[in-house]
Amino acid sequence: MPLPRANESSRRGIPDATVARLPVYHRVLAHLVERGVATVSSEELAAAAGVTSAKLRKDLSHLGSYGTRGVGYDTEYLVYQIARELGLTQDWPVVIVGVGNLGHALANYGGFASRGFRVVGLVDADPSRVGEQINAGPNGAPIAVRPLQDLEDVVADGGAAIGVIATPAGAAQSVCDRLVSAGVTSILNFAPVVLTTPDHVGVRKVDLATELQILAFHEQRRSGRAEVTA
Amino acid sequence: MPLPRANESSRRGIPDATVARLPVYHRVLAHLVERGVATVSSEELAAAAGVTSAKLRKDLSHLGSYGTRGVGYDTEYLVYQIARELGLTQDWPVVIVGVGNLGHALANYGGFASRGFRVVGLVDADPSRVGEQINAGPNGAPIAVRPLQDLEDVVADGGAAIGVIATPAGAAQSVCDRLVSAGVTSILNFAPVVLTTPDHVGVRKVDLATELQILAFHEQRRSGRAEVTA
DNA sequence: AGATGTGAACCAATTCACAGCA
DNA sequence: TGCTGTGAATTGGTTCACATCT
Repeated sequence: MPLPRANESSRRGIPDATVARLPVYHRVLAHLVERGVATVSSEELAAAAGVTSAKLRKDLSHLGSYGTRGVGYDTEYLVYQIARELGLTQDWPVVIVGVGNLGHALANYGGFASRGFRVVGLVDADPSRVGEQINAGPNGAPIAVRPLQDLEDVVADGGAAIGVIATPAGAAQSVCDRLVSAGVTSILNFAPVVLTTPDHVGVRKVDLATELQILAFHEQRRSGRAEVTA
Repeated sequence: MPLPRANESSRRGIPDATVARLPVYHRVLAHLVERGVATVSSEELAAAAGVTSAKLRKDLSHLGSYGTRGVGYDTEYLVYQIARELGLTQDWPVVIVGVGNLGHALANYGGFASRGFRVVGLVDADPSRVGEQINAGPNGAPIAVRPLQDLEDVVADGGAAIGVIATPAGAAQSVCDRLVSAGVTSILNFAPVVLTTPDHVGVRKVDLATELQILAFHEQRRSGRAEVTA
């Protein structure tokens, strides 16, 4: 039996590759709006975002028809449509676990606040860091680092659906389990481990060492590797 | 005219998607070796790396035939083969520009030293940070933060082919240009801007805000979004 | 005229399913 | 027998080229 489809008109299922590029388009467009630019062509926008114009147009076509033929895109209108699609028009409370250098960097990062991400909790296992006041965001109020045992309370009180793991590798899975059972359903993981989670939880991973290793692979190919085979 | 191919036997052109996963396999295998495990099946290794066994076998097949049918893979042998392919058996001097919280986190990150990445230079534009001694890596000797104007010297003296940009967005392109003209050919960029570089330079980008936005997109789909269309 | 939006062709990556070897 | 290695089939993503609309 054929699945009942919701409706015909709608754009459903934006490709993952497209979703991954929308934040870049959004950032570039926000700059253009700031600078007072009212209109861009796909050619210009694509160049600024570092992609081809065909790819850009295909990506945007998945959201709808927001351009004007012969003219281009209205920057203000498009930036809003992308923001809405990404969910940036709503408020996303975020809890950060692990307040070492990386956790600090994340808590202070200005790019979060301006896109609806609000740090509502900081948690660390190290007693010497507990109690420290940290300015979350450029104009955010300082918030205190709470002990690891309070993790569930911090998630609940802040109403956070998104958790960031910036702990050492050894602690990551246990922290992850506790975040999930506290109700977090999206996790950004900076620890170099593969996390195991239930299916309904979304996980993304940022691995600093991995990125360098990928660079090194290509670097090695460019230099060295003469490889004259007899 | 057909291009002359180097030889028939050799594995040339490992797919990008495979290269991106090799560091994960390498890390998992290193753990297994450490724990004294001598052999793994593709099934076990895949589970630990968070991929399917078919994908793992296909990936490894691009490197060569390093397994034994009916048995599995010798962990010690395979970890070395992957390390060699990734270039982890050689020494990679790295220069980090921007020594804020993120730069500190990178300089201290233990995962670098153990994989051949050696921080040979730290550079910052802020005079109040210049001169600070930072322990690069867990057992690395402390090295001093040098002023931005010394960037070219730091790259040359350290013999660095890899540069890491951990500066604010506004400074990134200019730092990038200077790294490239100083001889750097691989760049890891943490600043939220699209860098322009010559073709012979490899760039990878890690964008913290982008990752959160991708998470938020999927989170929004899971919750909210009832979208009953009339 | 000029730029978008999109079917069609192309290419890359994943998954399937099994032949081949220890 | 059991697990790897790999052609074949499939799915997903990119590029091309042009019909379409302002």
